[in-house]
Amino acid sequence: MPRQPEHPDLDDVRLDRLFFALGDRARLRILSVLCDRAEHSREEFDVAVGPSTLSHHMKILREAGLTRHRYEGTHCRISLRTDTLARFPAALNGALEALAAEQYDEA
Amino acid sequence: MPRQPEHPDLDDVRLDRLFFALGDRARLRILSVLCDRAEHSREEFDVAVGPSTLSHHMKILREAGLTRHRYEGTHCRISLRTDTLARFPAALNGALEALAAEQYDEA
DNA sequence: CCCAACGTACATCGAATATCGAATATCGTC
DNA sequence: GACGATATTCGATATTCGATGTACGTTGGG
Repeated sequence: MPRQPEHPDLDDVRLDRLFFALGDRARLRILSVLCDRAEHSREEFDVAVGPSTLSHHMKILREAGLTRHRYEGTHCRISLRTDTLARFPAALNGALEALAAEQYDEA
Repeated sequence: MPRQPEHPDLDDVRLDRLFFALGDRARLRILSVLCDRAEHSREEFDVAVGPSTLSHHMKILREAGLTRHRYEGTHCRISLRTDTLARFPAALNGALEALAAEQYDEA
């Protein structure tokens, strides 16, 4: 775990990259857990993939600017980036609202 | 031009597929033109790709359930699918609103 | 009927993705 | 400092995607 997880600057967050990050079932599943705006650890995203694949999806979400990764010892806490939500309020709040409405935690 | 352009049934429209369709600059560009809820022909989407590539993107948008293709002679008129917008109002209206706000017609 | 125009389907190519397993780096503890 | 736990990275592979060119089917006009 690099001590600096490379969160992109808010100015570098692009709409197409955000949507791309949303365009995958596993990542939507992860986001449906993050919808409550709280911090979560990896065990709570019960996606049926291996640890390295989960890291891959986490990286895409983080590099898109959607999530923030905070390290507590060896554990990682993930949450939504509120600044990005504020930067693209319509798109992202709408997406999260749709996720909650669709019960994406079981599809 | 198959006389039946294969629009997916509304029940088959999935959120991840919709977001995937939104996760590309060329397709966002197309959608930014369609934002006005009117019908448009292919010439109006000034994306810098060849005809076959444009067809490819159109197919992805259509198969995601975002657009409707109506044929008038040899010409094709494309518009947003209002039923899909109504099915995922938060996600899609939010996305279109963000597109309009971001002036995506020049990025 | 023949022909041009238009949009698409198909095959292709290079690049990017998703997935896994193994190896590596970091942290906390002993 | 060594060890175990955790997360990431790396290597490899199969799949998918974006882009192009060519060929095909439809439409409309001579």
